[in-house]
Amino acid sequence: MDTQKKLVCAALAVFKKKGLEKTKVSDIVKQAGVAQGTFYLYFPSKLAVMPAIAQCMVEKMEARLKATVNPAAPLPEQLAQIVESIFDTVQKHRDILAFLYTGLSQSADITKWERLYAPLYTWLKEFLTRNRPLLRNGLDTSYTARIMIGCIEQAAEQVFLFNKIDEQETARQKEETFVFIEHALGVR
Amino acid sequence: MDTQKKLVCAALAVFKKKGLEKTKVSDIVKQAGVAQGTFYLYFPSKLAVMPAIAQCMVEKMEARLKATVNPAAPLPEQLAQIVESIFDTVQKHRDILAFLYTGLSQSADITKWERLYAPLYTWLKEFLTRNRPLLRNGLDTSYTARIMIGCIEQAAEQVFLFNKIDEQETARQKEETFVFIEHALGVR
Amino acid sequence: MDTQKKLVCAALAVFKKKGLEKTKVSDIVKQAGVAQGTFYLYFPSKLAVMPAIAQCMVEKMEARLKATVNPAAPLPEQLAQIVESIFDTVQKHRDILAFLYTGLSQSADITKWERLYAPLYTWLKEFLTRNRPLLRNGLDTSYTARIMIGCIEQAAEQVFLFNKIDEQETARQKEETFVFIEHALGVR
Amino acid sequence: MDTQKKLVCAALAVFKKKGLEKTKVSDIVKQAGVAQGTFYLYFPSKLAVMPAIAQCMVEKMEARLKATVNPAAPLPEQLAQIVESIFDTVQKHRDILAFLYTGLSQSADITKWERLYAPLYTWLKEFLTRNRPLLRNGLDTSYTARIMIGCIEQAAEQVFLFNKIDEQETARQKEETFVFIEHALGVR
DNA sequence: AATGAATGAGGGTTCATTCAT
DNA sequence: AATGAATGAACCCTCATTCAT
Repeated sequence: MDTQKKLVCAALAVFKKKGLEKTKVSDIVKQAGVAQGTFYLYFPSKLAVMPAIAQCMVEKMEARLKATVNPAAPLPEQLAQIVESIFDTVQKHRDILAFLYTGLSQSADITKWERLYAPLYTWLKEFLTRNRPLLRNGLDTSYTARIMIGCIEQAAEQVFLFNKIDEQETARQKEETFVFIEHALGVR
Repeated sequence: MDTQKKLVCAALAVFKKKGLEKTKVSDIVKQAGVAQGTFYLYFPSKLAVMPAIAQCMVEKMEARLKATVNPAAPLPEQLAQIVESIFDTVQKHRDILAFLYTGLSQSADITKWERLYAPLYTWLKEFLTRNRPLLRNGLDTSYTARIMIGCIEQAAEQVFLFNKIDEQETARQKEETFVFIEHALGVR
Repeated sequence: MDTQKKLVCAALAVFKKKGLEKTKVSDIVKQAGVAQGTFYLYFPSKLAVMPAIAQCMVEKMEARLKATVNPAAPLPEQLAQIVESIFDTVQKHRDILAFLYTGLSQSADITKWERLYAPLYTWLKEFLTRNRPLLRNGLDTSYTARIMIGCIEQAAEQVFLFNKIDEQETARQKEETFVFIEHALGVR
Repeated sequence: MDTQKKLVCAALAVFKKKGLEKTKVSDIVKQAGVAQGTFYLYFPSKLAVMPAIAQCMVEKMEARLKATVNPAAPLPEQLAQIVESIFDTVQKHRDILAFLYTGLSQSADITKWERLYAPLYTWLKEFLTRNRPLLRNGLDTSYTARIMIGCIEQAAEQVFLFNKIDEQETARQKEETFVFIEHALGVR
């Protein structure tokens, strides 16, 4: 693995453990097993690793989506799988996701956010387009894709914000989110 | 205005302008017009102002909601007003909201989050309960209230994340969010 | 002695011992007996002490001049005293003078240099004006004052640059400088 | 051009632009178009380029002197040419000259300074010796040569120290320096 | 001879917090 | 209650130098 990749992984790991502001560059390089100065050969500043990490996260989310959703299943089942998949990713990486937002805001251009999430939105947009005959009339696939992802992510977040580590409560939140979405899309 | 209040307001203003990590206690006290040491008479640490600010924000959001939504209007119109109201609040205070999340995560107990948002959720829950006859069967008012607020907040956020400062795009996002919600609730 | 003064003195001492670049702020504060951060209450950066030190040096030079030159003595004797005085100051503080130049160049406005040296030039200009009847015709007191100080300082410098620590050589350089100046002024 | 020469030229150029302490080895090698490590094949340390640069500068000054001064002209005219020539060199290379002094002081033996300037002093000494019949009696050519060069250099420096970028002021300073020197030498 | 990625000690600066007044 | 000068630990980043290729 090349040094840059090592640094991104190390940063991901340390950020996850300590949070954005508590993480020292010295922690990252120690984790990566390289010298302090080496970090700055690849990133101009501490915050500059953030986009790389964000990239990494979105890729994971997309991969999980594609792996979880079975295109052959009936639409409602696929929707449930989408909810399931996003809940899972958020559950696994919520610490990262949380500070990603903060981190990216601090680094210069937020427009990167759009570019980052683009593949995810595109995927969902195409999903909706493919299934449009089964959805309510007049549904705008672009806008809806975005709102839908935001909605599910947020619902998944709430599980943690409200300390519902309780298995049953989590399942319920998932279920309710699914129903919410199902109706929002006007699935017939 | 007493000193504590002055400090909270000053902190709010400075956080808004500079973000959480960039804000120095010295900025806050300068803005408040008190001496450096005075801060520590009222708050044990820098992060300790956060809950007070969060409180303040949620109160504003609630106030706006109550002011905007007309209980006499037909349900769809009220829904549109809710969307409108939350979009407005986020638009006005998005910087604060953004880092509130971060700030609270860093301070000890996140459970405060629940307590903070409680009035908002309660209000919406009661709203849904009042209108249940007009909504889809089996709708759980507690869960749905939360998901719905998360969904709208997130949609409002996207306006900024994707730099849609464009008036028309913003209006469209609002409109689509409204339709999304309307169907999700199964409004008859 | 107030803290600022303590810092200037300490900086002077440490710079003298270690040179500009080798001096750490930590050295200065240790010497001054204050905490690291205290330095930055009085000076925005390490280089910012330089003007204060320069001021101090010029004052010393001026004081020595006034103390050494006897206005009642015949003109040539006074000239010799001026040379003597400047040589002495340079000899005592050459390390400081050397890096002062460097230091000030690095800090923003060199125009300070003019302001710094002003009292010295003024003094010499008045000296020349007082004695004009004894000097060559057409001598411009302003320009000549400056050139003369530069000339003597440089000659004094050379004593060190060329390692003429030899007593006799030094005396000779002084003598030659005096004669040089005497003729340059056209002393009758 | 061989690599060593390329490095010296590059160092000269970069030092000129950025000053001694601000110049990084990386700047030098970039300018020279060689790799970082290559520098250390030719110079044991960053400071080790300094003597080579100093050499280069003195050579330029000497060359200019020889090119400017017309031995067939009357002595006063030649003096004026000397002043002119040194002012020019300082004007063109003052940044280098300024830090050369600093740089050399920092590198081990200052005695190099003497060796460096030797050709210049020798040239002027011979100039004075050649013209001794036209100069005041008892003039020591060795000492005077040195003092004279120092005096002119310093006067030229003052043009910059005091921001007299004004054409007219510069001309005046030159003129006054010439008269100063002319009398100091006792030109008949 | 040439490369350039890697090193890592080092220092300037920041800023939350304290405490004597 | 209020002050604000002083504290000093903490940390980011620089950059001269090395060394395996």
